[in-house]
Amino acid sequence: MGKSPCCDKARVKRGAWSREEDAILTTFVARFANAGNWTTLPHKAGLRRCGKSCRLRWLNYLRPALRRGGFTEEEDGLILSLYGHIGSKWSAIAAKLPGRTDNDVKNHWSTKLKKRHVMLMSTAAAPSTPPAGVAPPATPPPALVDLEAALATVDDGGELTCEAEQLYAELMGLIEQQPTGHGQQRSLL
DNA sequence: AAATAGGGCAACCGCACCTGT
DNA sequence: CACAGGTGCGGTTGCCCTATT
Repeated sequence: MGKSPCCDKARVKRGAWSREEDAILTTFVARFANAGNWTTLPHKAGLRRCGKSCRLRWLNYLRPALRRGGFTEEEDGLILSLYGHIGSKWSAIAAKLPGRTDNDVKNHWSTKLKKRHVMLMSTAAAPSTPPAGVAPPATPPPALVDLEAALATVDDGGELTCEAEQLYAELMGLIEQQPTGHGQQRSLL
């Protein structure tokens, strides 16, 4: 079948976004959030960008209430736990972390948590004391320990039990008490 | 001080799914 | 039902900064 490209690559600008472009996009999305789609947005806003690029920029960088960097131990633990159960479903994992984007979680995983995950796996395979000079993983909060146990009961369909959902809520409350917490903001265009 | 390697992050690419016609 | 356009998602790339040699 094949699909036509979403935009003319020869005519759209690529690469890093300038402050001006950010300002235009932010203003336009704020004013016309419900008046169109991502494909037509750059044209209406006067941006020489692909609609997908605009969407990505907004979701990962400009969206209000985003929390950038500074992942907490609770968040790290939750990511590790969820990855262990559902794999690289970054959007699903990010949905459980208020203010985090899938791209953010994905990058954090690749740069920090992947090593930790491998270490945990090897430690689990050979339950012994960690190698000299290697710090043991931080003790997870009680809610996370309970969540781990609840997740272990999740069936193959991937549906969370009521108990797991309840524990998620508890954990989310715990995370949102963090000083950097801004609450979740999911509504987009 | 210069060169190189590695880490971190923003952005792009392509595919799959959803939805309207 | 088939098709096309729009959107979401995961994987990958490329650039910049910092640490190391």
